Amino acid sequence: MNTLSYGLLALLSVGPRTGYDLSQRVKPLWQAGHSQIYPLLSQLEQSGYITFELIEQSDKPDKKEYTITESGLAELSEWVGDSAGKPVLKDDLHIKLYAIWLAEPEKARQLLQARAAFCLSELERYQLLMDNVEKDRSSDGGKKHFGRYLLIRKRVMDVEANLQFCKWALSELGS
Amino acid sequence: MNTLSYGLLALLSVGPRTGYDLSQRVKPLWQAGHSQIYPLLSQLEQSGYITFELIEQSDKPDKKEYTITESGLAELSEWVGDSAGKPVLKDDLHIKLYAIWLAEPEKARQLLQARAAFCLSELERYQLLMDNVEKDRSSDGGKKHFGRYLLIRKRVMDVEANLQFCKWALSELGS
DNA sequence: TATAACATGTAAATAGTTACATGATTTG
DNA sequence: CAAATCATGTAACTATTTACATGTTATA
Repeated sequence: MNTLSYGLLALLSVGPRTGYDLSQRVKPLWQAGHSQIYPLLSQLEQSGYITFELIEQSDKPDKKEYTITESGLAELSEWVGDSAGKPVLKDDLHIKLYAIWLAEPEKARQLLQARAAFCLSELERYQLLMDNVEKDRSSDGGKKHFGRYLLIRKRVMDVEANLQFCKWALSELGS
Repeated sequence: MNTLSYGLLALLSVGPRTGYDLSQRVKPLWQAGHSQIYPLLSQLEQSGYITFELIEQSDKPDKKEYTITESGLAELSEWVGDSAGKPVLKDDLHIKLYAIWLAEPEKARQLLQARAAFCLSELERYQLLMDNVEKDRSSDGGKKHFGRYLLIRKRVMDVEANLQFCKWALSELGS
């Protein structure tokens, strides 16, 4: 049981999903491609934490819909209560910043402007996710969606801090 | 040439360092243990980007002091100007937040309080690094230290945003 | 007519962590 | 007397990314 396994269980704790679905939704929780997800789903199924139902489709490829079991929910609940590890951020901009005196001032500005633009696009993306989660929270009782709400809010705050940094650093470069 | 290789070149661009030194200083740039660093230094040396001098010591183990070459500096300078990739954050707190409705409210609060405490300790650590870099910037001309200054400032802003999130989330839990 | 979305997998390569190995000196 | 710091390396394992593999339908 690695961290991604718990991520998949967490996503499945809200409702049944296919592997493809999970690979689309996992991004804010953990970065992983489908080639990592499909084998893990098999493992989780063999461990009894999830089950699947094969859904045959004529227009689209057949799919497997995975559902979390009681055992999986228990495993996840226990893990959620344990204290979290240290966050690890891998960002090559950090290295480029460190060695920025080697780049032409023009290139340095481009680097920060590009990151600022990326932050803005991320904020837009998260705004859509936030709209969705707020609909879900007002429609049904919504306690299952509270975590998603917290997470998106965290991501937004992280990206806003990043954007602020870029603006500040650009002004430092300018002067 | 992977990202860590550029991180090592960036650290060496400021001055000569041993592998041990690099493994201590690499943290804000990239997360890596010494077992990843020593083999990479051999590779970089064979590629001609760095050279080393063996320094024999009687009281402490012998060490290798690595110095960046013209070729290494050129390689680094080119890379620094290229646009940065997307940052990847791995934080199991995100998953725990997502599934927080499964935890007892007490445990949920503990999770956020522990992270807040971690953020405060990180801020203290960065304050020390900031004091050092400001000394370096005022003593010598300081253009070589500007990048380190930017980087530490970024790290501080990231951690401050994290701390703010924890406080906000705790208030959301409370109500 | 090419690309994107749907859908699931495996294989190969690279990256990263943890454990093994050694050994002196300093600090609590 | 135990733990930390200095110092360098390798081995084994785990995680992650990129490429290979296949096939339909809808959209631009």
